[in-house]
Amino acid sequence: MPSDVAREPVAPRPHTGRRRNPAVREAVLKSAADLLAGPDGLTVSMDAIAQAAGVSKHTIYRWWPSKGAVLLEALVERAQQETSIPRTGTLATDVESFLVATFDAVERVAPLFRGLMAEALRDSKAAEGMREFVAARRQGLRALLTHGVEQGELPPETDLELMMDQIYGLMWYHLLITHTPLTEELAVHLARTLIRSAA
Amino acid sequence: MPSDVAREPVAPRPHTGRRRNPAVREAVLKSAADLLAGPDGLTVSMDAIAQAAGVSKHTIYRWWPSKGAVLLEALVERAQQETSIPRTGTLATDVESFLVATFDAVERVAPLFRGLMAEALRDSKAAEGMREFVAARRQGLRALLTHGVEQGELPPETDLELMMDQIYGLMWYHLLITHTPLTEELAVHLARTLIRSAA
DNA sequence: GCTTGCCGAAACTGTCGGTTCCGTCAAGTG
DNA sequence: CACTTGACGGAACCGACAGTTTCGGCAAGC
Repeated sequence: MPSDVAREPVAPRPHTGRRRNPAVREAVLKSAADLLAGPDGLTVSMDAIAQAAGVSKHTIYRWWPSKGAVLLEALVERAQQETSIPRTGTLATDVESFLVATFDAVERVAPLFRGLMAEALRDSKAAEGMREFVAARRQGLRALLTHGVEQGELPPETDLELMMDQIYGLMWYHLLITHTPLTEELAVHLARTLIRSAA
Repeated sequence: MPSDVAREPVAPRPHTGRRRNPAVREAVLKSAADLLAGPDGLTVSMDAIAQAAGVSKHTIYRWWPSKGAVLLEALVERAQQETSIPRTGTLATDVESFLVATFDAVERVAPLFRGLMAEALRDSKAAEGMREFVAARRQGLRALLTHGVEQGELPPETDLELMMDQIYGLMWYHLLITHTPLTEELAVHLARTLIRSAA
């Protein structure tokens, strides 16, 4: 092996040829999300996405390895609105506002969650991607709660994981089973019940 | 319309011809449940079920309208072990034993729940059947909790629906997302946390 | 023996996820 | 300018699957 391979492990060739059209990416993700939100949203095919995006299926598979990957990226794209954690007031109000913001954001992309779940139940790759997404989301809430414990607003023996299971469990339960909306009222009620019981 | 039609709205013809073989029904439901529990359980086909049961696909579709119906019936068959509610002790112990029994029963048919969920996300008929099943299960717990309110063991303003959402939400969350087992320890911990916080 | 109806075998339809081939066109290089 | 690289559309194609249909045989009752 020549030494310059080690010096340049990935060939930094400056890229020639036609460039990727960014409009294609946007159109595919947008069409996927829109179709999922429409009627028959739970049975959206790649052909339908390609047709709605005005793109050939061949192009989609050039940039995404599977249908699940498209749905996951569409979800990540729409859900990364940063639901920033204020952490200004007390733990009770912080958690409350976090849940309100989360439920509101999730509710707007609920069809994407359902579609990705349907895919995750058939494709282990999609399942893994979804689990990573969920875990990342969970990390934000965990930080909030551990901070609450450190501040003495929650007793140190509080089972934070159980609390998060109750929160996200209820969220998915509404999304997948009952199909009832994740209202602000529900978020407030849940947050108050959990914090009051633990403190 | 002759009056005897109203008298006998459905012809009560005594059934002639060859009778249904009950072994077929059992074999199909058993094969469906077993295949779901095996590797690749989330992508079980009707052909595979028919082959494993030693039965032709034609026969399956004679008795069940769809794949979702087969899975639903297999689940109902295996889950109707009556998880009887003792209601002997206090509410706290009753709920605790109810959750322990429920988690144990559900854990043993977890693959069926996942398979049915996958089907419910594509077939609205299957989704409706699953919702009915879930609602029936929920009714048992609701009776237990309302009885607790009547006995003064829970304050009357307790939001029982929210409490049940937290319980079944957590259950489905573990089943579908995290894939972590529903242990007896978890059931006890959840029951105590919920009852203690409400009382 | 005759009808009714259960059952298996197998071919078939339509749909879907994913792949492959071909032709075209855009962007950079000499 | 010609030439190479690589993005893109169109369309055919493959294998798997849910669900249907056809045929032929077999068991239960009349």
